Parts: sequence; structure tokens; C-alpha cells
Amino acid sequence: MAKLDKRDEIVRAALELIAEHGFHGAPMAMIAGRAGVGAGTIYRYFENKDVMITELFRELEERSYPLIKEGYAPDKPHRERFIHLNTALMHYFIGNPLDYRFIEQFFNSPYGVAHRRDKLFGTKEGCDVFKELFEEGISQQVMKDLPIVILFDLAFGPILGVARDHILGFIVLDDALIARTVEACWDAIKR
Amino acid sequence: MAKLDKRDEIVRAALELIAEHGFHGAPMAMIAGRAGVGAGTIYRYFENKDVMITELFRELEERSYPLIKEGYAPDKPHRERFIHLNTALMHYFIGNPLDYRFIEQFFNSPYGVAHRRDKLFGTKEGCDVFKELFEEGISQQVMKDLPIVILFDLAFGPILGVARDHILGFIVLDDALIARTVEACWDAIKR
Amino acid sequence: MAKLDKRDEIVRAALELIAEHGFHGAPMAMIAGRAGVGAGTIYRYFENKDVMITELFRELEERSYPLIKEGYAPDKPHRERFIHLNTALMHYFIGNPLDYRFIEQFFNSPYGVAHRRDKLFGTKEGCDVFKELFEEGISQQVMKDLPIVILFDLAFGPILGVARDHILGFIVLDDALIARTVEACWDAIKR
Amino acid sequence: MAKLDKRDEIVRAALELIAEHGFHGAPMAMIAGRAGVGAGTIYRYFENKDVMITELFRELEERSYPLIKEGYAPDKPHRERFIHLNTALMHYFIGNPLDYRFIEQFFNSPYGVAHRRDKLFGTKEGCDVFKELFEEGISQQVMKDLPIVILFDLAFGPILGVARDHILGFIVLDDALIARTVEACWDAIKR
DNA sequence: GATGAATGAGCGTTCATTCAT
DNA sequence: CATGAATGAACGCTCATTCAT
Repeated sequence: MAKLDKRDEIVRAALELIAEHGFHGAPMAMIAGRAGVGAGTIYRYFENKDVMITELFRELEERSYPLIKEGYAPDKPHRERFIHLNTALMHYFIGNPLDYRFIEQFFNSPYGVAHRRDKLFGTKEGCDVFKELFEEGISQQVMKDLPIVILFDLAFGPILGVARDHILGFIVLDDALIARTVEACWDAIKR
Repeated sequence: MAKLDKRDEIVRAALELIAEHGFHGAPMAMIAGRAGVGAGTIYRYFENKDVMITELFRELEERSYPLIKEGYAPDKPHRERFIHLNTALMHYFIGNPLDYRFIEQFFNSPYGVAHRRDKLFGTKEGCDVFKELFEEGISQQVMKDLPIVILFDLAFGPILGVARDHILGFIVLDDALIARTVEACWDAIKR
Repeated sequence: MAKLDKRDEIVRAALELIAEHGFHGAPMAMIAGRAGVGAGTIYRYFENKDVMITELFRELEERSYPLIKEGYAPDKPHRERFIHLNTALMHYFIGNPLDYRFIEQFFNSPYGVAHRRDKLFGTKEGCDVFKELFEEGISQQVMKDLPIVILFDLAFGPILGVARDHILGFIVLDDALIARTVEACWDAIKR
Repeated sequence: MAKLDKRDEIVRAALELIAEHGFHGAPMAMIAGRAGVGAGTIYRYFENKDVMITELFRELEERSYPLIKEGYAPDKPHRERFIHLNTALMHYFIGNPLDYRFIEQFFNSPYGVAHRRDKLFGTKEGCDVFKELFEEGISQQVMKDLPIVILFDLAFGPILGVARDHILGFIVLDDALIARTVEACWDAIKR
């Protein structure tokens, strides 16, 4: 097994186990076992468990970003662009429930708070398309003139919730329902 | 210290510490210490940590419910009723940040999932005002004809997010901003 | 409830619970609960748990002694006397399984060792009939000339074992089987 | 310290402490301390305390069985065979007082009851020599026609008792005394 | 570099005993 | 006298991390 393979296996195993059992239900030894490496080996790639989790989130972000941006046309109207992005996001979540569960846990933890702080105030890049879209939408008076943070909450809060309800089996999403949900989010932010 | 005082102290300490550090960051011994009681004392009032957490949530629910329903007029138009409730909810959250953080942790945990399931499918009462309002709104074609679960997500997801951002200091809410946020939620669910 | 009643209730409850669950499976609070008294009340009658257990054993001994000696005729031949006593002992055990279980636990514990030491070397009275019978039996060359301790083991060891097997359901004793077992014990000690 | 050494140290420490203080008087931390290992180390070798105790008993059994059967001649008369086995058993006990005390505790506990049940009714092998000897002895009318369980009690009850009295210092056994005690047990079971 | 046995601090929980009422 | 709420030391057990091999 090459070096990168090992790292990948660790990442994969950690994602699976944390998604399934939460941070505290996924001991390092279990992750190592699932990854097929020694427990000590994880520490060659990650300084400690916290760092591993943060790193893992970063990789998820990087992996998902292109998927969401795929087919994104910056020239289309704001509404269309928003719907494109949010639909892609929803599809990403329900198509990758492990990723979703991990991200949800991450946001709802001290890690998530720090991360959000960095995103909003720091120099960290990430949801830049969204940010740009929102800023443009506000300035062009297509969207409500609310703090951008609030627009994020209006746009993504329901998506996260609906994705969770689907993954947990409370509802069964189909393309029509996704479209109507995303549309409703647009109603929330549009002028 | 009278008996009820002790229980209250435990509840208060648990709420504070869990809100601040999460379930796993709030050991029973630390809760006992903060409450000024012996470690074993907690177990006179709660069978175990899980039961304590569930109970704590239930008390929060009971405490908040009247606050939210206060001044609620079932005869007013749906829009007004919705805005009343959601505004009250937001005020409750930002006025009781400890409660908010605890509730957030609770929902994002196995407890929360079970609770949500009971609420949605079971006979458990609780968010009945909301449920009734939504069902009525749908049938009277004032609100979008979406599964009620999705309406919940559209209505509360943003509120939770915005409340958190305020509590964490990412934004500073005032009455105007709250009003406009709640209004935006209404836009999401209204027809 | 009069004073003696309380003490009796405690003794009864302790016997039941210890017989059923062992010393460590019978917390003082549970004993108090079963006895219908407060937890602290036990300590008015017994200095601590150890003392209570020792005392309890002593009472059992006192209670059983007359039952076993009942109908004992010191003039009869040794064989007949031995068989009378051992049969009575067996009947006592299988007729009072709680007593048996408690006694068994008691013997098999630090308490039991100390008690046995006192009995053999000290001034404590108790199994005097047996002791006299054995000493007489030896001196009259009816029984084997073995240390009296060994005679005790030969005479009672099997009785305890068979009683336990009956109580645990490994065998079903009837009068004939008891008679033959006791007879076998006699064979072990007789010359 | 090699891997097997650690396990051996744990086993030795557990045997010593349990023999001396009983199951409840031998906390895992104390066993670890005596063994010179960390508390968690025990759990690398045994799933939990119960498993450790059961395993320990099994190892004792395995260790003792060859000692007891050594020199056993299945062709000799029943009497001689019985005396050989029971004498060997007695020697094993008084030569390994720690083993004896542990075994005694084990039998007098829920573990022991379950074990006995398996032995008597199940397919578990173990005291097979004894069982065979007894069954043969009964069918050839050399021994009393009693349930085999009772024969076990008559044969071993006294041995256990006498061994304990020796270990506790109530008597001092020598070869002659052992011989006469074993002989007495034979008298109990022989026709 | 890779391993996994070893560690021990820390967890949730129990229970004999005390003492204010 | 009787109570039972309160205690806190002690228990069995877990797991992030280290380090000898």
C-alpha cells in the first residue's frame, strides 16, 4: 500500500465511522482497524484527532465544491444561478449521505464554530460563488438587503434540514420536491 | 439548601456546561461541581446522564412553550400568526442563549432524532400550534402545498441559523432585523 | 411498628436479599426498602453492614439449632443419633432455602473463616451436640479416630453439597434419597 | 517484558488477589498494580472482569487436570482408582493453596453454578474421569446406586472442606491423614 | 516509515455511611 | 428515635496518544 493509499484509507474509514457513530463513537483504534492500518500510523498523517477531523472536513469541502459548481453559468440570471447551486447542493447531500452526516456533525461542534468564524471574517476561501452571488444579488436589488450571513441561513438552513429529513427517512425526496424546496428558498431571499 | 434548590442547581449547571461544551464536554463530576453538590447526588434526581439530558430538554420545552404562545391569537390571519410565533421563537432563543445552545446540541444527537421522529409520527404533543397552523395554511391554500416536514425546515432552519449567528457574535440582531428575517421565512412558505 | 418489629423486618429483608443476590447484590438501601424502614434506621440496630451480616448468621444459627435438636435422644446409639441430626439438618436446609443460601455465602467469605476459627478453637458454643457426639464416638471407637475437624467435613460437606444441588434444581430429593445420603455420610465416619 | 509475560503477570496477580480477598476484594486496578501493568492493559487480554475470571478458572482446570490424572491406571480396581484420583486432588489443593482458594470462590458464585450446570447436563468435558469412574462403579455395583451428583458431593465435599481447613491452619495434614480421609470418602460411596 | 501493545487519566455510575431535620 | 437526602471514594471500563520494536 503506497503512502497516499494509506492516507486515503484513513480518511475514508474516519468519514464512514464518524458519519455513522459521531465523533465520540469513532475511536482512533476503530478507524485504524477499518482503514487497515496500525493505530499509530494515523498519527503520521495527522497530528491528533482534532486535526484529522478538521482536515477531513476541508477535503470534503474541496471534493464537493467542483460538484456543486459544475455547469454553473455566471451569466445566467441570479434566480437561475441560485437554483442551480442549491439544487446541486441538495443532490450532493442526498447522494453522499456519509458526507452530509459528517458535515452536519462538524458544523454542530466547536470545530464548526471556528470554521464558520474563519469563513465569514477571515481570508479563508470556500463558498465564494455563493458569497459573490449574494453580494451581487443584493447590490442589484434582486435579493433582500439583509446581512449576508442571514441570506446564507435562509438559503442553506432549509436545505440542510430537508436533506437530513430525507436521509433519516422522514420524507422521500424526488426531483420535483427538490425543485419546489429550492424554489421556496429562493422566495425567502428574493426581493 | 432545600431539595428543589438542589435539583434546580443541577439543572442549571448541566444546562450551562452542556450549552458551553457539549454533552461529551460536560462530565457528570463537572456538573456536580458546578452545581455545588456531590457527584452521587445527581443520580438521586436523574437515573443516568441520558435521562438527565432528555429531562432537561423536556423542561426547556415546557418552559419555552408558553413564552412562544403568549399573545398568540388563533383568529388572526395565517401570516400574522406565523410571524408572531416565529418572532417569539427568535426572541426566546436570543434571550436565552444557553437554552438555544442546549437545544441545538440536543437536536444534533441521537436524542434529537428520536424526539423528532416521535413528534412527527407519534402522538407526542408539543409544536402543535405550528403543526395546526401549517396544516390549516396548506388546506386554505395560503401556504405552499409541501410536506409539513419541509415547511418546518423552511420556517425554522433559518431561525435556528440566525439565532446561532447572533449568539456567536457573527451578527447583531435588532428588532428590525428579526422582523425582516421572519418575514423572509414567511416568503419561503407562503403561496 | 414497634422496635422489635423493625429489627425483625430488617433481618428478614436482609436474609431474603442476600440469599437471593449475594452480599454485594444487596445494598443497604435495598434492604431498608424491602424492610419498609429508612436507610439510616438499619444503623440504629447494627453498627455496619458487616456486623449486620454476622449478627444475621448468629440468629439463623440460634433459630435452627432447636429445630435440629428436636427429638434428639442422647441415649440412642451413635449411629441413630448421627442420622437423626444430619437428617434434621438436611430437612432444615431444603425446607429453608433462604437460610441455606445465606449460610452458604456466609461460610464462603471472610466472615465464615473467622467464625469457623472461633468455633473450633474459641469458647463459642454452637454445634455442641455434634462435637459431643463425635468426641464420644471417637472415644468409644464407634467412629474413625480422625481430627474432629475432619469428621465435621466428612459429615457435613456432602450435606451442604446435596442440599445446594437440590435447591439449584440439579436433583430432586425425597425422603428415601435423603436417608440414603445421610447413611452414606455415616459410612464415611463410622469405623 | 514480553507479551506472554504480561499476560502471565496479570493472571498471577489476579489469582493471588482473588484467592486472598475474593472477587469483590480484588479491583481491576489492584490487580493491574500487582501485575506491574497499566489498568487498561488487562483489557487487552480479557474482555472484562467476568471473562477474566472465567478464563482464569479454565486455565486452572487445564493446569490441574493432568496433575490429577498422572499415573492414573484405568485397569486397576475402582477403589484404587478412586483413591488415586482423590489423593491427587487433595495434594493439588494443598500444594496450590492459591488455586484452591480461587476455585472455592469460583464455585461459590454465579459463575460456578453455571459451570456446574454445564458440566452436569451439558456437553462440556472436564471431570470425565470421575464421571466415568462413578458411572462404571454404579453399574458394576461397586458403588452405591445414588444419583451421580450425590456421589460427587460425597466424594469431593469432604476433600474441599479438609483442604480448606489445612490451608487455613485448622489442621495439619500429612500423608497418613490424607490417606485416611480419602479412605473415608471411599467408605461413603462404596457399596 | 509502520506498527500495535501499553498506558493512565478520565468517564459514568454505585453504595455504605452520615447527619440535619 | 427515625428518616432518607446527601455524600464522595471507589469501581469497571474506554480510548487518545506514545514509543519500543
